[in-house]
Amino acid sequence: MNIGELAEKTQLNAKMIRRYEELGIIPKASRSLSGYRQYGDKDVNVLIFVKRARALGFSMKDIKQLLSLWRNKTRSSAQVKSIAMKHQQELTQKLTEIQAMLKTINHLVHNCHGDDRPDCPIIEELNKP
Amino acid sequence: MNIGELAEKTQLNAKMIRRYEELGIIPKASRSLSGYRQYGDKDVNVLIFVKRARALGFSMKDIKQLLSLWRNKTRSSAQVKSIAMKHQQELTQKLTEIQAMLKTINHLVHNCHGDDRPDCPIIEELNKP
DNA sequence: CATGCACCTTCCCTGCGGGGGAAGGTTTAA
DNA sequence: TTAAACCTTCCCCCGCAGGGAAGGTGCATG
Repeated sequence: MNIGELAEKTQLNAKMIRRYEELGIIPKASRSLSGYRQYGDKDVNVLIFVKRARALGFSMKDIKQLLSLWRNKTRSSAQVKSIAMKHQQELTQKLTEIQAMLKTINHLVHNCHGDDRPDCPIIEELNKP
Repeated sequence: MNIGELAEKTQLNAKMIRRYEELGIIPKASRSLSGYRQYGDKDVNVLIFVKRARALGFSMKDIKQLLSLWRNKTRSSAQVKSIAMKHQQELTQKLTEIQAMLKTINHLVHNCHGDDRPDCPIIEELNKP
Protein backbone atom coordinates (compact mmCIF):
# COMPACT_ATOMS: atom_id res chain seq x y z
CA MET A 1 0.00 0.00 0.00
CA ASN A 2 1.12 3.57 -0.63
CA ILE A 3 1.58 6.16 2.08
CA GLY A 4 -1.81 7.71 1.44
CA GLU A 5 -3.66 4.51 2.16
CA LEU A 6 -1.56 3.93 5.27
CA ALA A 7 -2.34 7.46 6.40
CA GLU A 8 -6.01 6.78 5.82
CA LYS A 9 -5.92 3.54 7.81
CA THR A 10 -4.03 5.03 10.73
CA GLN A 11 -5.71 8.41 10.63
CA LEU A 12 -2.27 9.94 10.55
CA ASN A 13 -0.96 12.57 8.18
CA ALA A 14 1.25 11.23 5.39
CA LYS A 15 3.67 13.95 6.35
CA MET A 16 3.88 12.61 9.87
CA ILE A 17 4.55 9.10 8.61
CA ARG A 18 7.48 10.35 6.55
CA ARG A 19 8.71 12.34 9.51
CA TYR A 20 8.50 9.33 11.82
CA GLU A 21 10.57 7.39 9.34
CA GLU A 22 13.09 10.19 9.18
CA LEU A 23 13.29 10.32 12.98
CA GLY A 24 13.92 6.60 13.11
CA ILE A 25 10.65 5.97 14.94
CA ILE A 26 9.53 3.58 12.26
CA PRO A 27 11.80 1.56 9.95
CA LYS A 28 12.54 2.89 6.49
CA ALA A 29 9.85 1.74 4.12
CA SER A 30 10.80 -0.22 1.03
CA ARG A 31 10.25 1.61 -2.23
CA SER A 32 8.50 0.84 -5.45
CA LEU A 33 10.43 1.15 -8.71
CA SER A 34 9.34 4.73 -8.96
CA GLY A 35 10.38 5.55 -5.40
CA TYR A 36 6.99 5.36 -3.71
CA ARG A 37 7.06 4.04 -0.14
CA GLN A 38 5.48 0.59 0.13
CA TYR A 39 3.72 -0.53 3.29
CA GLY A 40 2.07 -3.66 4.62
CA ASP A 41 -0.43 -4.40 7.35
CA LYS A 42 2.29 -4.59 10.01
CA ASP A 43 3.02 -0.94 9.45
CA VAL A 44 -0.54 -0.08 10.35
CA ASN A 45 -0.03 -1.68 13.75
CA VAL A 46 3.27 0.08 14.36
CA LEU A 47 1.77 3.46 13.57
CA ILE A 48 -1.25 2.81 15.72
CA PHE A 49 1.11 1.94 18.55
CA VAL A 50 2.88 5.26 18.01
CA LYS A 51 -0.41 7.10 17.85
CA ARG A 52 -1.69 5.62 21.09
CA ALA A 53 1.57 6.42 22.83
CA ARG A 54 1.40 10.00 21.55
CA ALA A 55 -2.15 10.24 22.83
CA LEU A 56 -0.82 9.33 26.27
CA GLY A 57 1.70 12.14 25.94
CA PHE A 58 4.84 10.05 25.55
CA SER A 59 7.74 11.84 23.88
CA MET A 60 9.17 10.57 20.61
CA LYS A 61 12.25 9.44 22.51
CA ASP A 62 10.12 7.37 24.85
CA ILE A 63 8.12 5.97 21.97
CA LYS A 64 11.29 4.86 20.25
CA GLN A 65 12.22 2.92 23.37
CA LEU A 66 8.71 1.57 23.85
CA LEU A 67 8.66 0.35 20.27
CA SER A 68 11.94 -1.45 20.67
CA LEU A 69 10.68 -3.08 23.86
CA TRP A 70 7.50 -4.02 22.07
CA ARG A 71 9.49 -5.78 19.38
CA ASN A 72 11.83 -7.37 21.91
CA LYS A 73 10.21 -10.54 23.19
CA THR A 74 12.86 -10.94 25.89
CA ARG A 75 12.06 -7.55 27.40
CA SER A 76 11.33 -7.24 31.09
CA SER A 77 8.13 -5.47 32.06
CA ALA A 78 10.30 -3.53 34.51
CA GLN A 79 11.92 -1.73 31.57
CA VAL A 80 8.54 -0.72 30.22
CA LYS A 81 7.28 0.27 33.63
CA SER A 82 10.32 2.45 34.22
CA ILE A 83 9.58 4.51 31.10
CA ALA A 84 5.93 4.77 32.03
CA MET A 85 6.75 5.85 35.58
CA LYS A 86 9.13 8.55 34.39
CA HIS A 87 6.39 9.84 32.14
CA GLN A 88 3.89 9.56 34.96
CA GLN A 89 6.11 11.78 37.07
CA GLU A 90 6.52 14.35 34.30
CA LEU A 91 2.78 14.45 33.72
CA THR A 92 2.14 14.86 37.42
CA GLN A 93 4.64 17.70 37.47
CA LYS A 94 2.90 19.42 34.57
CA LEU A 95 -0.46 18.87 36.18
CA THR A 96 0.72 20.55 39.35
CA GLU A 97 2.09 23.51 37.43
CA ILE A 98 -1.09 24.02 35.48
CA GLN A 99 -3.19 23.69 38.60
CA ALA A 100 -1.13 26.40 40.25
CA MET A 101 -1.49 28.69 37.23
CA LEU A 102 -5.21 28.03 37.08
CA LYS A 103 -5.64 28.75 40.76
CA THR A 104 -4.17 32.20 40.25
CA ILE A 105 -5.94 32.86 36.95
CA ASN A 106 -9.29 31.77 38.32
CA HIS A 107 -8.84 34.07 41.25
CA LEU A 108 -7.83 37.01 39.06
CA VAL A 109 -10.63 36.51 36.57
CA HIS A 110 -13.11 36.24 39.40
CA ASN A 111 -11.98 39.54 40.88
CA CYS A 112 -11.83 41.52 37.65
CA HIS A 113 -14.94 43.56 37.01
CA GLY A 114 -14.58 43.32 33.28
CA ASP A 115 -16.17 46.69 32.69
CA ASP A 116 -15.19 49.94 30.97
CA ARG A 117 -12.94 51.15 33.75
CA PRO A 118 -9.20 50.62 33.54
CA ASP A 119 -8.74 49.31 37.08
CA CYS A 120 -7.91 45.64 36.88
CA PRO A 121 -6.53 43.19 39.43
CA ILE A 122 -5.00 41.14 36.60
CA ILE A 123 -2.80 44.00 35.46
CA GLU A 124 -2.02 44.81 39.06
CA GLU A 125 -0.94 41.27 39.77
CA LEU A 126 1.40 41.20 36.77
CA ASN A 127 2.78 44.57 37.78
CA LYS A 128 3.62 43.51 41.34
CA PRO A 129 7.18 44.12 42.51
CA MET B 1 22.61 49.82 32.88
CA ASN B 2 23.88 47.15 30.49
CA ILE B 3 21.97 44.02 29.56
CA GLY B 4 23.89 41.91 32.05
CA GLU B 5 22.81 44.00 34.99
CA LEU B 6 19.23 44.03 33.76
CA ALA B 7 19.38 40.26 33.41
CA GLU B 8 20.70 40.03 36.95
CA LYS B 9 17.95 42.24 38.31
CA THR B 10 15.15 40.46 36.51
CA GLN B 11 16.63 36.98 36.84
CA LEU B 12 16.22 36.61 33.12
CA ASN B 13 18.78 35.47 30.61
CA ALA B 14 20.41 38.26 28.59
CA LYS B 15 19.65 36.18 25.55
CA MET B 16 15.97 36.18 26.39
CA ILE B 17 15.98 39.94 26.83
CA ARG B 18 17.43 40.38 23.34
CA ARG B 19 14.93 37.91 21.98
CA TYR B 20 12.01 39.72 23.60
CA GLU B 21 13.22 42.91 21.97
CA GLU B 22 13.46 41.17 18.63
CA LEU B 23 9.94 39.78 19.03
CA GLY B 24 8.63 43.24 19.80
CA ILE B 25 7.64 42.23 23.32
CA ILE B 26 9.76 45.01 24.77
CA PRO B 27 10.74 48.26 23.02
CA LYS B 28 14.11 48.50 21.31
CA ALA B 29 16.68 49.61 23.84
CA SER B 30 18.75 52.71 23.15
CA ARG B 31 22.42 52.07 22.50
CA SER B 32 25.65 53.38 23.90
CA LEU B 33 28.26 54.78 21.50
CA SER B 34 29.76 51.33 21.22
CA GLY B 35 26.42 49.71 20.50
CA TYR B 36 25.68 48.30 23.95
CA ARG B 37 22.00 48.26 24.92
CA GLN B 38 21.22 50.79 27.64
CA TYR B 39 18.45 50.20 30.14
CA GLY B 40 16.78 52.06 32.98
CA ASP B 41 14.72 51.07 35.97
CA LYS B 42 11.50 51.09 33.94
CA ASP B 43 12.82 48.23 31.89
CA VAL B 44 13.17 46.14 35.01
CA ASN B 45 9.46 46.54 35.65
CA VAL B 46 8.51 45.67 32.09
CA LEU B 47 10.55 42.50 32.16
CA ILE B 48 9.20 41.49 35.54
CA PHE B 49 5.72 41.96 34.11
CA VAL B 50 6.65 39.66 31.24
CA LYS B 51 8.18 37.16 33.61
CA ARG B 52 5.11 37.01 35.83
CA ALA B 53 2.85 36.60 32.82
CA ARG B 54 5.06 33.78 31.52
CA ALA B 55 4.86 32.14 34.93
CA LEU B 56 1.08 32.17 34.58
CA GLY B 57 1.48 30.44 31.23
CA PHE B 58 0.43 33.32 28.98
CA SER B 59 1.71 33.10 25.42
CA MET B 60 4.01 35.75 24.01
CA LYS B 61 1.13 36.96 21.86
CA ASP B 62 -1.03 37.43 24.94
CA ILE B 63 1.80 39.11 26.80
CA LYS B 64 2.24 41.59 23.98
CA GLN B 65 -1.42 42.53 24.30
CA LEU B 66 -1.32 42.60 28.09
CA LEU B 67 1.68 44.90 27.98
CA SER B 68 -0.04 47.30 25.64
CA LEU B 69 -3.11 47.31 27.88
CA TRP B 70 -0.87 47.88 30.87
CA ARG B 71 0.62 50.93 29.19
CA ASN B 72 -2.76 52.16 28.00
CA LYS B 73 -4.37 54.09 30.81
CA THR B 74 -7.66 54.30 28.95
CA ARG B 75 -7.96 50.52 28.74
CA SER B 76 -11.08 48.76 29.90
CA SER B 77 -10.67 45.96 32.39
CA ALA B 78 -12.99 43.98 30.11
CA GLN B 79 -10.21 43.82 27.51
CA VAL B 80 -7.79 42.43 30.06
CA LYS B 81 -10.33 40.01 31.43
CA SER B 82 -11.10 38.71 27.97
CA ILE B 83 -7.46 37.73 27.43
CA ALA B 84 -7.29 36.15 30.85
CA MET B 85 -10.47 34.19 30.31
CA LYS B 86 -9.29 32.85 26.99
CA HIS B 87 -6.12 31.70 28.70
CA GLN B 88 -8.15 30.28 31.56
CA GLN B 89 -10.07 28.19 29.09
CA GLU B 90 -6.92 26.95 27.38
CA LEU B 91 -5.37 26.02 30.70
CA THR B 92 -8.50 24.19 31.74
CA GLN B 93 -8.42 22.32 28.46
CA LYS B 94 -4.81 21.32 28.99
CA LEU B 95 -5.55 20.32 32.55
CA THR B 96 -8.33 18.03 31.40
CA GLU B 97 -6.10 16.42 28.78
CA ILE B 98 -3.33 15.77 31.24
CA GLN B 99 -5.74 14.40 33.80
CA ALA B 100 -7.07 11.97 31.22
CA MET B 101 -3.56 10.86 30.28
CA LEU B 102 -2.60 10.48 33.91
CA LYS B 103 -5.66 8.45 34.67
CA THR B 104 -4.65 5.91 32.04
CA ILE B 105 -0.97 5.99 32.91
CA ASN B 106 -1.65 5.58 36.60
CA HIS B 107 -3.82 2.61 35.88
CA LEU B 108 -1.27 1.02 33.59
CA VAL B 109 1.63 1.57 35.94
CA HIS B 110 -0.40 0.16 38.77
CA ASN B 111 -1.14 -3.00 36.84
CA CYS B 112 2.35 -3.62 35.49
CA HIS B 113 4.32 -6.10 37.58
CA GLY B 114 7.62 -4.46 36.73
CA ASP B 115 9.49 -7.73 36.95
CA ASP B 116 11.75 -9.77 34.65
CA ARG B 117 8.92 -11.21 32.60
CA PRO B 118 7.98 -9.66 29.27
CA ASP B 119 4.21 -9.59 29.88
CA CYS B 120 3.18 -6.00 30.34
CA PRO B 121 -0.23 -4.32 30.30
CA ILE B 122 1.40 -1.08 29.13
CA ILE B 123 2.68 -2.65 25.94
CA GLU B 124 -0.62 -4.43 25.53
CA GLU B 125 -2.55 -1.20 25.86
CA LEU B 126 -0.43 0.53 23.23
CA ASN B 127 -0.81 -2.46 20.97
CA LYS B 128 -4.59 -2.51 21.15
CA PRO B 129 -6.44 -2.47 17.81
C1' DC C 1 -2.44 7.63 -27.30
C1' DA C 2 -2.57 11.87 -24.87
C1' DT C 3 -4.23 14.65 -21.32
C1' DG C 4 -5.67 15.55 -16.70
C1' DC C 5 -5.83 14.61 -12.07
C1' DA C 6 -4.70 12.38 -7.84
C1' DC C 7 -0.96 10.78 -5.76
C1' DC C 8 3.81 10.57 -4.66
C1' DT C 9 8.72 12.60 -3.96
C1' DT C 10 12.09 15.98 -1.75
C1' DC C 11 13.03 20.45 0.05
C1' DC C 12 12.52 24.48 2.71
C1' DC C 13 9.83 27.73 5.74
C1' DT C 14 6.54 28.59 9.69
C1' DG C 15 5.12 28.42 14.65
C1' DC C 16 6.24 28.21 20.06
C1' DG C 17 9.87 29.29 23.74
C1' DG C 18 13.73 28.57 24.62
C1' DG C 19 19.26 27.17 24.63
C1' DG C 20 24.34 26.77 22.88
C1' DG C 21 28.21 28.57 20.93
C1' DA C 22 31.32 31.01 17.50
C1' DA C 23 33.61 35.18 16.10
C1' DG C 24 34.55 39.54 17.06
C1' DG C 25 34.32 44.39 19.42
C1' DT C 26 34.51 47.09 24.23
C1' DT C 27 35.46 48.18 28.99
C1' DT C 28 37.88 47.84 33.08
C1' DA C 29 41.14 46.56 36.34
C1' DA C 30 45.75 44.73 37.37
C1' DT D 1 49.76 46.40 27.98
C1' DT D 2 47.23 42.63 28.63
C1' DA D 3 43.65 39.69 30.41
C1' DA D 4 38.96 39.08 31.77
C1' DA D 5 34.47 40.14 31.67
C1' DC D 6 31.25 41.98 29.10
C1' DC D 7 28.88 43.08 24.94
C1' DT D 8 27.54 42.44 19.75
C1' DT D 9 25.52 39.64 15.74
C1' DC D 10 24.98 35.33 13.59
C1' DC D 11 23.65 30.68 12.98
C1' DC D 12 22.86 26.20 14.98
C1' DC D 13 19.89 22.97 17.88
C1' DC D 14 15.66 20.80 20.57
C1' DG D 15 10.35 18.85 20.20
C1' DC D 16 6.30 18.30 17.31
C1' DA D 17 3.68 19.64 13.98
C1' DG D 18 1.89 21.94 9.59
C1' DG D 19 2.16 24.59 4.93
C1' DG D 20 3.48 24.75 0.46
C1' DA D 21 6.53 24.68 -3.75
C1' DA D 22 8.47 22.07 -7.56
C1' DG D 23 8.63 18.10 -9.90
C1' DG D 24 7.91 12.88 -10.93
C1' DT D 25 4.30 8.80 -11.29
C1' DG D 26 -0.04 5.99 -12.05
C1' DC D 27 -4.36 5.50 -13.97
C1' DA D 28 -8.86 6.54 -16.05
C1' DT D 29 -11.03 9.16 -19.46
C1' DG D 30 -11.75 11.23 -23.86
